Amino acid sequence: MKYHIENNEINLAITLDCGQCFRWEQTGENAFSAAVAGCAVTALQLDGGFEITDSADLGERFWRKYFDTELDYDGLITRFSADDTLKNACTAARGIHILKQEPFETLISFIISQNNNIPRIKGIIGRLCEAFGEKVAGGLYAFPSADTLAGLSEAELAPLRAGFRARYIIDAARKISDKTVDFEQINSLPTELAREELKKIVGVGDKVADCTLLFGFHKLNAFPKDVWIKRVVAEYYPGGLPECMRGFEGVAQQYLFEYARGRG
DNA sequence: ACCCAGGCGACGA
DNA sequence: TCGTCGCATGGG
Repeated sequence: MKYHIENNEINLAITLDCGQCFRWEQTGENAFSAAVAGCAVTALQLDGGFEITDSADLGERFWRKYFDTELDYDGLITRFSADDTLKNACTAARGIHILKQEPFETLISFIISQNNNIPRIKGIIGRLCEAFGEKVAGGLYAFPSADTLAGLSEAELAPLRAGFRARYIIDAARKISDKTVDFEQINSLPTELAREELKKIVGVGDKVADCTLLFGFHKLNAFPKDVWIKRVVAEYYPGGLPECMRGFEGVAQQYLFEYARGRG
């Protein structure tokens, strides 16, 4: 199906390549593709909006949620601009929306991300999908389900070359599959309690939990502290985060991440 | 060769 | 509770 969604704030190029997702690829000047929720998708950036074509019929509602088109990002940026550092970050990161990705894919992706670099994270995730995911249209592979991964041994993940993270992946898949950690519950829990639930998984600490909550559960007050953000906080916010971030720390974090990582 | 990467768990103080 | 260290792997 094809959907045209109007939104004059989002920039797909930066949104899909700012480190919050690892599977979208740019296929043309304004075109992007990926496997999402078990189907092949292409996204086309237009003036004042974008166009989605999916191989299944996930629905416009799904895609509006996925790309977070309802939140007033311009209003948020105005609010953030009360802080000088954040104002600069907003300029560098304008057009980024926080995606609402599938929780399991997000969890596993950020488990893989620990002590790792982005090109290599993408490589491991790509091999994981190709080895254990269902084939979808366009030569793409869906992200494997928790049930599928729960049935595997650590040794069977060796071809991924995930290193010490292999046992974390297995532990996560098993605890999600048997509901030791329940996504439905996490969804309805406030961020602080949801974080503790996710930390029941071996290899999930504050950082991985917060990334999962921010990018997979759309809990916008989660504030993942990676090495880049720690530098920013130490330099600009030693006394604490500014008031203008309250409730939307995660969005601010992503702008600061983009700003600090300094590709521009 | 070397340092580092969107960290975490184990361990000792 | 806090600092420190090893961990697998490979990109730059």
